[in-house]
Amino acid sequence: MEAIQEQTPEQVTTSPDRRSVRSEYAIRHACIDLMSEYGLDVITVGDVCKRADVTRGTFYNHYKDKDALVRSLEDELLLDLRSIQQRMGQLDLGDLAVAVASDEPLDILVELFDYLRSKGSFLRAVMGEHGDITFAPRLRDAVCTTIVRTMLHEKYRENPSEFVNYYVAFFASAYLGIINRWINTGMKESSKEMARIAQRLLFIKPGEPIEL
Amino acid sequence: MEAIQEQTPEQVTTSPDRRSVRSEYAIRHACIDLMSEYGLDVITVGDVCKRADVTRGTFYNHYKDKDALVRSLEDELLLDLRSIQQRMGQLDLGDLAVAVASDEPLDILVELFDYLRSKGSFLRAVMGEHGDITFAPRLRDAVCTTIVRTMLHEKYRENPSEFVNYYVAFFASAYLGIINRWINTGMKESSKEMARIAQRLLFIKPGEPIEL
DNA sequence: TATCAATTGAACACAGTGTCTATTAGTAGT
DNA sequence: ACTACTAATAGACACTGTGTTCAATTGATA
Repeated sequence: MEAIQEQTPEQVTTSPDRRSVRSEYAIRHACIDLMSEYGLDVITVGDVCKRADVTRGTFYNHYKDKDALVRSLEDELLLDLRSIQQRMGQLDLGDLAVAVASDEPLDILVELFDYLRSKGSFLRAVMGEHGDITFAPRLRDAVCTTIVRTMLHEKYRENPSEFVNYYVAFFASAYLGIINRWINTGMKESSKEMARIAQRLLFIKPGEPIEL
Repeated sequence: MEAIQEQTPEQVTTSPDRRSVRSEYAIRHACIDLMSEYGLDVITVGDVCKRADVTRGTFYNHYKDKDALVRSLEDELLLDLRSIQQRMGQLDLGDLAVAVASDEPLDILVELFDYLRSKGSFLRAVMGEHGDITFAPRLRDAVCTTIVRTMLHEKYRENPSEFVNYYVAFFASAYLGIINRWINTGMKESSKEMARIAQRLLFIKPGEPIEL
């Protein structure tokens, strides 16, 4: 949607005004700060503007309402994840099996958790108790479903049966679950530890002994 | 909390006034109806009162605000689930293995999905896109964690390691995931089908062939 | 019937929303 | 450096929903 337009001297429809970018930046960061401090549900447009040192009129020049702003922040994060997502889609089960056997965390998973940590306060705000109910499913669909389709046995990847859909929903939600737990318990584990946990859980069958 | 008090002629602190129960009933059902029709986020206290044919003053006699009402409706549902939950906690892995092997749905799981279906419109409203972000985690903790602890290998049930915590979070979220999918895709599958799906997923390891 | 309690209808101040104005000030292009 | 443009400002506006209060009324209890 919002393509970054380099200023190609010709064919430029509108070159962005410095004031616009300054205001948007201020608004976005004020919103993230306040979300983290007070929770998404209690902050108002006025609060954001005060913190951003900007008028409410300016706010409405940029965003339709508070939800649109938050949504846009979420979109930005999900967009960032796309490159990780793509590289994850190129893994196959063999890569995973090797990594699990050697207990070596996969680079791409470490990178994923590193990135999530870099957005820690925002994620806590948006996925926590006072967050946005629409975000977790979007994160799940973006990241976790990719993971699952990767590790899904090829035989069923194209299988359109309802059971496979539930199968995917099952494991995609499972991965969202550990990410969610990690976020909401203060991200105590390192990215490598989380990558290792994520990998190991891939090959565990409930009721089967696991080595700790 | 809200114990049902039979009218023991003595020792009764307050016998509930008919008008109170009538009003509460009307308010609760008006809320459920409107949630299902329009979504939780857009309905107001005034809307609920209009539908319930009750004054706003009466509403605030019974509930602190809209959130408290919704919360109370959720509590009621989770309370209902406790008996199912308890009986589920008495299963062991053997029972599950037998059921899966014979592909016979466990009665208790069928009962669970039957009950969830009976609350279908409420669940759709509260777990859907315009729902309450706090509910899904509570449902997960109530139901799914019980399932997981049941099927968890005894060896690890008392193990306090962080990996086990993630293990539980992983599968509890997975179960919430299929329940969520079922709810948000219109509960097309029968309760028996869902029970069978839930059982089978217990014994599946990603990347392993599965028979459809 | 007498007492008690819940409901009513109306009013209230308040907070937040979204829109719109005239005015000011910063920016881009020539 | 000038000009034309455009964003930001400060303030006002009507509007919706909230939560509280009150006297008057109605219904329940015993």
